[in-house]
Amino acid sequence: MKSDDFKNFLSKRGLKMTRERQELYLEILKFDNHFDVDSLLFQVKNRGLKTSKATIYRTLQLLMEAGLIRNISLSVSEAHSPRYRVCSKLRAYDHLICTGCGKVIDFDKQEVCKTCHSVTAEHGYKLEAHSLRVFALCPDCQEKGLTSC
Amino acid sequence: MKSDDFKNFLSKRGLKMTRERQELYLEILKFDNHFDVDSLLFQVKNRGLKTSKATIYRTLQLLMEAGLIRNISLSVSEAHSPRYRVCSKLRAYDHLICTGCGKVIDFDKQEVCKTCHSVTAEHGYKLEAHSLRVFALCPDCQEKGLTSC
DNA sequence: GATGCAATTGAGACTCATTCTCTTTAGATA
DNA sequence: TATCTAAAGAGAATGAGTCTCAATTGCATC
Repeated sequence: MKSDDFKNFLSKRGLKMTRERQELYLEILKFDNHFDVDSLLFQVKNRGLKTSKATIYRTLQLLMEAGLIRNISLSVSEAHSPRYRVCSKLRAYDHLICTGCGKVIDFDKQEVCKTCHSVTAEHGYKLEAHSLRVFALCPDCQEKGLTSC
Repeated sequence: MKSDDFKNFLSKRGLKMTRERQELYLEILKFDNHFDVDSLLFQVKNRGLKTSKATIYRTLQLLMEAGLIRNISLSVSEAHSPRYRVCSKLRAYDHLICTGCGKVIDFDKQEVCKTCHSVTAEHGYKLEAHSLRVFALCPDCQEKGLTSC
């Protein structure tokens, strides 16, 4: 069962795998990539599941702590629409984000990790994570003559 | 005069350099690095200048469009405390952020730019900007035995 | 199966950064 | 001076995310 990872994490923490948590996680797995809370809420309601915003946020928090999803910001200005995304196997922390349509491509470049390591070492820091966001216009949006939003 | 850049931008746009705009920009220039809206508001009120939040946000928006300040996110999770920062000459888009105390060190690595160019080229995108955030624990926080917040 | 208890949920109130609205002000121009 | 318009100020509105608390659930024990 796909939700075993989550269950294991929960029991290690002395927490329970409830129906709500299981169903939410299964819904999340249906997104093949990025999703935001609104679309998750919509999808969940669509299936006739009753869930409150609070439960969703609580479950997302747990899934993040379990390392099963990750929270990334897809906008230059941080004021709006944070998004969650399903954590894929490739552990990509680098995102190519179209400033026209918002499409996201994940990538994973060794060079970036190396840079992070060298920068932290240089300053005596202890590396924990990094996030590289590249903002650019995708071919479709270039064709449509869109400039950045 | 330091605020000439801003004045030029405004007149190009058919906008006026008002006393409020000038004073706000001068206050901002006094921060040698990052600042948030709250501390700007505090500093401005401290000098006996009357300004409303709305004016501050409107002016920050203009300064961003003028390329004189930049908006960066300093937290892994995007939910809290967005910050603005004065745009320095070195045009650093890369930040080393301490997850313990929040201190920020700017850096500027050629490799990152190269990576961004190659990634966008690879996908046919047109590069606009990038932001690399490296989250790590600074020496002081390591000493204090802090783990990431 | 019933009981007890802690974990969990749902609903909606709350927070707080940011934006919007609307009225007033100020400065340029006729 | 009268008029016009951009800009400012005050505070209401917005909206993502959090908190609260009563009601419910899951699970261990009887």
